[in-house]
Amino acid sequence: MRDLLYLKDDQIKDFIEQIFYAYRETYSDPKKILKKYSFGTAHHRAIHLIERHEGLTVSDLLNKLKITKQSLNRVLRDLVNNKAIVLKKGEVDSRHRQIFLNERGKKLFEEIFLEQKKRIYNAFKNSDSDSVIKFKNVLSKIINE
Amino acid sequence: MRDLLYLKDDQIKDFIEQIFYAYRETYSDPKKILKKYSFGTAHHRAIHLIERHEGLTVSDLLNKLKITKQSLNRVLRDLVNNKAIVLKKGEVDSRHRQIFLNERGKKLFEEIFLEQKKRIYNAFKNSDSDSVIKFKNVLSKIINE
DNA sequence: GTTTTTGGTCAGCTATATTGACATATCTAT
DNA sequence: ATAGATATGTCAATATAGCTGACCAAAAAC
Repeated sequence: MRDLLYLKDDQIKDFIEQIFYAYRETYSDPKKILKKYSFGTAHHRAIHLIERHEGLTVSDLLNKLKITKQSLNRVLRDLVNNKAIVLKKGEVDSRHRQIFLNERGKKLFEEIFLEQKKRIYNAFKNSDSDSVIKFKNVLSKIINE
Repeated sequence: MRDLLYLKDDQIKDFIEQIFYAYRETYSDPKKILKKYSFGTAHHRAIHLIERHEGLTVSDLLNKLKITKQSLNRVLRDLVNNKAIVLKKGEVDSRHRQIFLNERGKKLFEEIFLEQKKRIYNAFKNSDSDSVIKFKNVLSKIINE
């Protein structure tokens, strides 16, 4: 038994607390900007995923967000009405709707991201490259567990 | 300019996405157990912080959760009615209420934690000690940015 | 041509948060 | 003693984001 201190319950409890803080802070930074557009965090998460996976289908988005289609539909309707996104019929399978940001949506995303980026950027700037790589590795192990 | 790839926008966007997944997964694991007690994630977060900081005051908890006192009060009322916590007058300043888990609360916490622990434990078990330490360091820089 | 898949929608409900106003007990300072 | 500040509790109304269940239509797959 070596230094497996980080597998101790108290340490794990600390991590559970820290993950909550990290999420909350990261996603609360851009709330003022969202409010300008009458959007909330639900819209934010959708926009973020659409920007990262341009052209994804409704069910792709559903699988990433893990909410019901009724919940997502309200969010998408708001975004369409606000002219932030467009839905296009899928070329291969026209039952699918592919989701794209339009100009207004891209502008909104950039505003949100600029605000949100600061926190992560500064944290990484004060870390070395090895730390960031290892942060990423552990994070993805937590997700894919 | 060396390997500052991790400071690139696309990388940072990925991290923002990953932090969302990590939080969501970590806090959705124990939802079935919470439901047995008619509690939700709001109660879970409060119980977690009370266990980690036994005897903390209402305003301490408020500062950690960053919600309004009205919101917290509903949660605390539920926990008191369910006999999971007790509030005691502060010894030094009797305006303060100090919050403690009682037996039922401790049992509930252990059930929740056992469920939630798996994910983190397995992720760490498959990482080396250096990775976990660096994960922790970067995480706290994100929080305290 | 029947069945399955993908998506949209209506209606109602629940959980968790908000704002604003007001009440009470207790501590601190004069 | 009393005035003011602090910690907490509570009422009422509202917002946000999720849920279940039912049902419908278009398009694809068999």
